[in-house]
Amino acid sequence: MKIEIQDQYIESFKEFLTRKGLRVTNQRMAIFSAAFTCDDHFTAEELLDKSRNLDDSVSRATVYRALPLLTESNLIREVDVGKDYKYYAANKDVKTFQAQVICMDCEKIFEIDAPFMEWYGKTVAEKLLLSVEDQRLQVSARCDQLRSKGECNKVFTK
Amino acid sequence: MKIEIQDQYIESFKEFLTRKGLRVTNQRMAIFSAAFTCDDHFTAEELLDKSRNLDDSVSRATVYRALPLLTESNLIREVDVGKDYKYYAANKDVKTFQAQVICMDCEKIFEIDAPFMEWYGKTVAEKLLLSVEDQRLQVSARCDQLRSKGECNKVFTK
DNA sequence: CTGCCTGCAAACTCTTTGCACGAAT
DNA sequence: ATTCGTGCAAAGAGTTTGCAGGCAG
Repeated sequence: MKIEIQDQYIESFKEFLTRKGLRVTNQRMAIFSAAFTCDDHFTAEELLDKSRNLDDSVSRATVYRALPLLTESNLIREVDVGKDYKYYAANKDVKTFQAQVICMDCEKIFEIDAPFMEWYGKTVAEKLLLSVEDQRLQVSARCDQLRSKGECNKVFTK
Repeated sequence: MKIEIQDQYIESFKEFLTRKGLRVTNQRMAIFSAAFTCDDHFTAEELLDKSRNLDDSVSRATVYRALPLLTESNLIREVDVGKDYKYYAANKDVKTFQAQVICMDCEKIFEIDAPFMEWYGKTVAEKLLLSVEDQRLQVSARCDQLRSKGECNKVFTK
């Protein structure tokens, strides 16, 4: 069951590549599969590790070259939380706009539905005669629990 | 007149330094003054240039070492718009929380009052047992005007 | 077989840091 | 006189790119 769903996404990505006249290589597919089996937000470096589990010939350069394709295909989204490296996440069943709450202590990213953002960004941009391309609403926060008890048992929200 | 207002801010910064047991150096004051005479968002590199107009001994390292002091003193704020370098802006008369609309074509940053963000961030964070440290609401947009007419006459909104 | 893709390593960009000198208190 | 602050240049971190060889179509 689960495998079929996976396969469907893999098919989508192959189609995307073909449609753009790009080649379906082992490395690209390994990187894509690795990205899609992350339940979590991941960095380029983490993606490299995961990809190498599927195809140990994958190099860092290829991961970085594949990431724009993954985001362009809309199967993966970029999540820039203002650190000096970027996070990514698979677009598995995200329907509405999501805000991010970033725990500065736990290093976790919680995604929260914030449907009003769709409207807000559009309204504000239109007043300036601009068309929205992308938007983000982020809250950086401290984990009181971690700071007082020395540990935190919160779990990721997708 | 205008000079007196400026002087007041300079005094605040001197106080801040003294209070923290830090020295009031020519370079720090030059960097601070340069930052405060920018009507605009500026980068570290732009600040270096402006500072050197006031004191040509200012080095890049000192600018980077001064920036955390400037933000800690609350006289300057950091504006991270997801590029690989950071923007800064003087906190001249900012009262409410501000959202940023970033024009990807014109390279301009428009700041918009978004007072509800104060409430929103707090509410969402509390549900996760986190305390808000910082938040940002950003809209990346395209300038239709620039793309069609080849030029854009919008002006910065501080 | 053709030319896009790849791995490797070097290059790049912005920022940080170690060190010895210089200036503020 | 002490220290802290500074400029310089090198180091860092994450990402990008040039090149020669390799594999998809």
